[in-house]
Amino acid sequence: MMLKRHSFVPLYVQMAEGISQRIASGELSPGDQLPSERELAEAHNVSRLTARQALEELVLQGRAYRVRGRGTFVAEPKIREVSGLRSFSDDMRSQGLVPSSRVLRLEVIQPEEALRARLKLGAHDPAVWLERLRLANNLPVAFESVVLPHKLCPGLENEDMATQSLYALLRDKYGIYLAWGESEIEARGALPHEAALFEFDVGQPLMVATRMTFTESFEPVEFAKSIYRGDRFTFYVGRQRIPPLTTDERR
Amino acid sequence: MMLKRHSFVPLYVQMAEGISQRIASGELSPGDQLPSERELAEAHNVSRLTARQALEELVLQGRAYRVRGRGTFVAEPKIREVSGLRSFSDDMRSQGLVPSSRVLRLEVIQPEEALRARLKLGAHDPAVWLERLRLANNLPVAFESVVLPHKLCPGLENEDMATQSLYALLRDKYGIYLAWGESEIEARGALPHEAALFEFDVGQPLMVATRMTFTESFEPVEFAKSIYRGDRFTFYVGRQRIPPLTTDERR
DNA sequence: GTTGTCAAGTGGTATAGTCCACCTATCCGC
DNA sequence: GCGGATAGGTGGACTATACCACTTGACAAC
Repeated sequence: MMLKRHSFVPLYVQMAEGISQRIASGELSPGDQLPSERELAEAHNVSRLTARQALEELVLQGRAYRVRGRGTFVAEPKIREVSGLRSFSDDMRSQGLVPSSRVLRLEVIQPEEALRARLKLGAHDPAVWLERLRLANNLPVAFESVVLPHKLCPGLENEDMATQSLYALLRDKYGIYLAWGESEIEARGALPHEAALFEFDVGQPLMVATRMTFTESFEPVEFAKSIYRGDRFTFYVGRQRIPPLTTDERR
Repeated sequence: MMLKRHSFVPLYVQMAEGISQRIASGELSPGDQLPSERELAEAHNVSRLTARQALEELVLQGRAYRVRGRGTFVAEPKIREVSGLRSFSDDMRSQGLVPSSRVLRLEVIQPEEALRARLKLGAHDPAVWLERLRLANNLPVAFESVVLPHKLCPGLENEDMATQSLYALLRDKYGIYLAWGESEIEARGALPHEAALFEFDVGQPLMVATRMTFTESFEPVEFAKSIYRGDRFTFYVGRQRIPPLTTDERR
């Protein structure tokens, strides 16, 4: 399998990023009206559909919302306590906390069957296993275990993952852009070893998030299990599409 | 504000629903290739972009995935333990459990400021408050508190909500189609009154999900707080778009 | 057999239009 | 002043067309 390096960035993505930056810089505030599709198209000398795609991207990311007949507007900023889908470092910094990590495990393994199925690996394909304790202002707040197909990120096992963002590394070194995520979350009491890790009491509520992360074309990239102290975090679930009710319910 | 009743259903939504049904019926299995955009366009006598939108809808709903150069495929079915975004009844039935509800509160209230802001209500706009205990096979498993703007659903306070699905009622009686959701989830120990409700021990882990639900054009429809027994549920978070890393992290 | 090339089919991006439903502000008539 | 029509702007839903990037399989060359 070849590594893909997308040097080509679609126009609509560039436009979306431009607007994102204007929002991040404070030039555009929540509630402000964004340029209309037609204005945007003319300003960038592109077709209206392309401008529309740019705005659509912002809507999917939760940074904007549309109102028919009125326009497209900057969305309220979300207090992303823990999104689980963004990088831990990013999450912490956005709250003014100083993030750090302690690498507990970083090695190449032969994953077992269940894991291979999830990551769509062949019988003898190796994987990289990374476990990190996450700290905010030097207090342990989360434990994260990540498994990735080795063929997607050869050499990852030799990186210093205490200071780097995994997502940034995937993007910059391996050209892998994560686009989709899917999680399951459960609440349960802390087991003894978990309690020890968090300097915490046994039985206190923990939040356990299991996440699969995919590329744009839905290739599995990452299987992650994160454990958070229940008393320190709220898990923020970003904007989601609601599926229509099934036919069964129409009666 | 007028109630809007969309009798018009876009072509691409109809096409997406058609395919959804073929998946639900078992005619199409996970991994099967869906008709290509061009085939679909020709078969329904629409432009390729319209066919593309239909497939896009399925992708957003998590029912399909695309692979560039190969095609669009039926996604693996998800074990939706608790999605929080689908109706409780639907969730339970899909696991072979018999759902039921006990209405604990159903009344028109004057919401306080914080709630008014979330639901974009004026100072004197009333709201409907619905609290239900949810049971699976007659065992209490979740507690759900929902607030909706009264003007969106006048008369809801007189409905029998013990047997009806709220989402189905909104759709069928009020013409409101929910399209987007946003949640926050936390884990915490059960308080005494919660423990009593669930026939449970104080301090045992609970999952508390706070959800806002919106229409397609992002009008707030529902503010909901759901409490689940941590030992009985996993909260399933459907497919989500991952925002690109912020510029700060590029360094 | 292995390797390389090529053509056909796929989704991804993009142009250039059209018509419609909806919202708002303005203006006109009362 | 009040209410209703209207015009202009917005996003939503299309059509028709084009080229590109990527995957696959068939086939030729070695």
